Amino acid sequence: MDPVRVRSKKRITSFDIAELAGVSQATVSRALRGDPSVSGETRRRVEAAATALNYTVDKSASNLRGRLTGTLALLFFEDPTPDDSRINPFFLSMLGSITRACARHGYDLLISFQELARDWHADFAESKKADGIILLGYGDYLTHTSRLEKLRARGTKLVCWGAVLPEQPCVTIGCDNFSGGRSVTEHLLDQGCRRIAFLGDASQHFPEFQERYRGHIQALRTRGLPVDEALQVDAESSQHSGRRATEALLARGVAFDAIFAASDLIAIGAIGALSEQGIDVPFEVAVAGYDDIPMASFVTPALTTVQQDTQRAGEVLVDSLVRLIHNEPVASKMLPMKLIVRRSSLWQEIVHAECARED
Amino acid sequence: MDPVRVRSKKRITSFDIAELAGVSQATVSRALRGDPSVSGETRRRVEAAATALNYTVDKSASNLRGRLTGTLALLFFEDPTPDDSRINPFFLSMLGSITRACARHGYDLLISFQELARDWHADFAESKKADGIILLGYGDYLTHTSRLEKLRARGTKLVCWGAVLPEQPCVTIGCDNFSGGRSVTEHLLDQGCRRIAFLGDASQHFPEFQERYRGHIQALRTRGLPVDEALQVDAESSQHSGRRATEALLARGVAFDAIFAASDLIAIGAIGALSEQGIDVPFEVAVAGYDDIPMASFVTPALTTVQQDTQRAGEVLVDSLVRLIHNEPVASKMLPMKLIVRRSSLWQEIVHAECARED
DNA sequence: CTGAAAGCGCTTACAG
DNA sequence: CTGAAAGCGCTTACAG
Repeated sequence: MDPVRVRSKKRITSFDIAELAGVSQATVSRALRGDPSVSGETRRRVEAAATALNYTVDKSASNLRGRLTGTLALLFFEDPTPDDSRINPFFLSMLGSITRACARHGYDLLISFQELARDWHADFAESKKADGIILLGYGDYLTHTSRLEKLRARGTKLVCWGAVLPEQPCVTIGCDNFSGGRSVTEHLLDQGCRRIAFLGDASQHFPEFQERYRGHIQALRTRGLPVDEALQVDAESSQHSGRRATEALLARGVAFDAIFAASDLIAIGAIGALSEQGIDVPFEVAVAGYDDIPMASFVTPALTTVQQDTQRAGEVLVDSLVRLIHNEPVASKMLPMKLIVRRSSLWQEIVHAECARED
Repeated sequence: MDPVRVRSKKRITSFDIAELAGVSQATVSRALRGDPSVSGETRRRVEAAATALNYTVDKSASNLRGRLTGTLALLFFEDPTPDDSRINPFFLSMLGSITRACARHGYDLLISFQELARDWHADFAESKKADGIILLGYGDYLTHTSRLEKLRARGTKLVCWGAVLPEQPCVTIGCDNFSGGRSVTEHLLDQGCRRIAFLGDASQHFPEFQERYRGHIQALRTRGLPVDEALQVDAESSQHSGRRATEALLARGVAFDAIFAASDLIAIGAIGALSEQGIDVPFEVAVAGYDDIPMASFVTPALTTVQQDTQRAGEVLVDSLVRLIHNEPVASKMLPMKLIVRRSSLWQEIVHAECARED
């Protein structure tokens, strides 16, 4: 609005502060960084001068010299969706908690959407925008593995959100997907369900879904129940895909009395598809999801699901990365999950209730 | 993991590329920045060399010299909430769309949570972390105004999300809150409602809510209906606050047949409080919200609300800021809103339907 | 505890 | 179209 004024005001540097405080520029730098060798008296004078001139350290210069940026990068992977307007609510929630955790640690967060297809591996640490990288997203981790190894070879500090498995190429934080999958299926079996469909891509390309599926299978086996492959349908984490998968399942003509969806979005899509066919949830088919996104408690019927503690997850991700940056040892970590039972899966109890009274 | 290898590998600089390509370092810089004075032949040699050595420009150095960072900062204001785990879904959605818009413009996004209390004005542009700033959040804009003016005086590039009003201290992008408020109330009146409570802080501290309230009042006046101040209850944008406000409204003992909540979260809290008192929505009290957060279509009954196009908003915010950075003229802009009618407000029609048939 | 000096890796007038 | 040179604003050995 006032380019002249702006242009005429030259930037205030550490030299200006040095002059005002009557010390050398080097001392200004030390004082402001909290170097313990600076005397209290000098530090106070420098700080007063900095405040008086409204001075802030130039990050670019400080980074250039100091090698660190005070910034963490979040590479956010999401395949372009048909309705590419909305981010998957689970990741949005993670994003929020990561942002807050960064603030607590005194880091800024540089966010970058990445389409899975793109060549992202060179972008960040190498161009020194960030001290470390957090990778977040479902998606095909096999494609990533080679890139992760390249990054690791370069000494890039890196943590991943995902399935915690042996021989991971980088520090990985994730929830206990196996136990989560088992818990859901045990719960459905306890409800009296016997033919549980699983909606979700259970291949090694989606290790989180795969772990959930493995937990599901294990629960069946433990109870001595057969595994029917016709009950598994691939799906990605979206309502649209959940709807499609449910239609495919119905088209197969196999009998089922429950759906375990690998994510809440899939489950919500499934409920929609079932309703359209006049199939009542949970009376005819019990449904459970995974993630406990905010929507899960609001859909009708409210969705049984597995809660992943996104707050905790964000904190652990940031904490781990900061420790990596400080060259402290960091191990992958599996966070506990929590089964949240809501109306969508109360098959048996509903049957019970229907006999006893009219709701 | 392998500190020796990492340490021994010195950073590849533009001098290395220059040597390999057989040109000067200055030419490398020009070629890589797309300077048109560089010949095609030279450019290709430089690019080949850069690719061969896996070189990327050092952002810190480039920023120090070049004055621009290629980064936009998003200052995200949210007062610490009781359940400070979750970000307001409306802003989360904005955050997603801003992130994507930045990516499209080739900018990175630096996100920083700000508690309203903190002294944020010096942080960003001045320390050269970002070329411009986006301010996002509800909250008390009066407190901001003086800070905004300080920033503007320094020549900081700045856009705000908020109420678009005359004499704004900075370029502001927002939805048409006045028309939104008017539309909701007109709709409720069309349903036959006559005593419409407004839940939301309608003071000048929250200009967006205030505009919605003004639209509400205007709709009443146009129809020649009286304004009863006992029907307005302050509330902040949270379920908790909506619940409280509804309880306060009920405690006042004034009659009302509709609630217009200044945000969806307030509305959802209100529906909860009404249900607890055995008051049926929409049969006894029609309810409408504002924002069209994803939850709005999933609550029971589905919530009538005003949609703010967050995709568009994110694009316009980023676009405006980028133009400010390029010293192009930019005006504040009011985006259109859209009334979304769902079940929660279908007071009259429900009464109708009840007579005709059993649903 | 403090200062003088080098240098981080670029960009951009200035010459030619 | 290209090169030699200055300098962006810091941090950090090296001396004292």
